[in-house]
Amino acid sequence: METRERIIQASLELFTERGYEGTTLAAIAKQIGMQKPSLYAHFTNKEALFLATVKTAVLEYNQIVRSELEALGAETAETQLKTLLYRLAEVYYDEYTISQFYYRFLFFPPPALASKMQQMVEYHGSAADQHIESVIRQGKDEGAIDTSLASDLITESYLCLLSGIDFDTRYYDFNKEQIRTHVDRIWQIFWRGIKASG
Amino acid sequence: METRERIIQASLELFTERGYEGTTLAAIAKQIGMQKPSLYAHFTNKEALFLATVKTAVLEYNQIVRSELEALGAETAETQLKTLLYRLAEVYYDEYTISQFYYRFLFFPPPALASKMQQMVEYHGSAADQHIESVIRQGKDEGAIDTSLASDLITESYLCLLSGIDFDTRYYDFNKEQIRTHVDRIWQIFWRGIKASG
DNA sequence: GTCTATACGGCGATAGAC
DNA sequence: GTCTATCGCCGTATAGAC
Repeated sequence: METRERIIQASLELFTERGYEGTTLAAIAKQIGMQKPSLYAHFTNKEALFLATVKTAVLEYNQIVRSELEALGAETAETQLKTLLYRLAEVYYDEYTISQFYYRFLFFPPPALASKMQQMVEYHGSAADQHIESVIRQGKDEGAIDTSLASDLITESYLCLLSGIDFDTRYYDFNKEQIRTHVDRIWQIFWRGIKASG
Repeated sequence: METRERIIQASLELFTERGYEGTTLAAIAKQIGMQKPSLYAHFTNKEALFLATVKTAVLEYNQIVRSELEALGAETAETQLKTLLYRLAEVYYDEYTISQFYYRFLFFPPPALASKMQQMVEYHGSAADQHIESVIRQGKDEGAIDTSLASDLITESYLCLLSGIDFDTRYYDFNKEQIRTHVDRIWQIFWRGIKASG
């Protein structure tokens, strides 16, 4: 791997665990077996290194979400929506560092860098929203989802569920099996809330 | 206010905004018009000051949640459950600092202090869970909630909804009106998912 | 309990040899 | 591009007068 990438990878791990101010350049250098001043051959200063790390994390996280959306295939809407809940919750485990970094600095950015960061995060949301809404419309076409409920209403509710599961996974520190059980239980209520009554 | 309390109040605000390592004792002292060394007359060191702040925040946050639960009164289960969603989401605004501090350090504690902090946070969950489950049983007695769904299943789903709304409020930086609208929309689906079919 | 003065270490960053 | 050496600053913490 390129030196630059190795620095960013180490930064990702350390910034995630210790925060921006809690991470020293010495610690980053040590993790990849370098001396501190060598970092300056690749980044102008700590701030630039951090922002490059943010950029990498945002791109990678969005890529993960996008690939999970594309991997859903041609199942029924119900299967697709439920599978997506499993998968995105499990991202917390399979991509722990990226996922933690993303949320840590999204919610609690270093005050001095907040505005510079915000520009990088704008992308995310809409792609997932639109994909989910199209799956919901598919569910209506299948006759599985109640057509009297607006698709954007269901999407908003689904995304809130997703946020909640994501939150719970971190809060309770669920393992994969516990995530499955949690999603199964929550899905029962949600599906009952949107399924066609006929 | 006692000096000790004023120090903790300033700490609460600064730790919330800047994190543990990002907050200097000089900044805390300045905010309350003191000199840095004077802080040591009230706390043995920065770590002890932080832990005292955590203790205050946890107690206060739990008190807020508890008082919202008690304020629900003798309404129908549906009204109580929906009102609680509004109220707890609005805590993000009305008690912004406490709420942000609580979640910041619950999810991202300073590594060296994580174990000491964990002992203070154990309380929270169960009180709210039990209260909510009793409201749900009340809803079944009223004939409003479907009795074929286990009460703990509904509670788990409700709490996930609450987490999701909490998450969304921070993520999208909703104002109070947007919170209301968001809760109203999500509630439609959830209530449809648990209400008695008769 | 609060202050001024200060110790001590670690931080980000630079200079300059190789 | 990486190193050693070092600068200047600011962090926590202590000493000691009032």
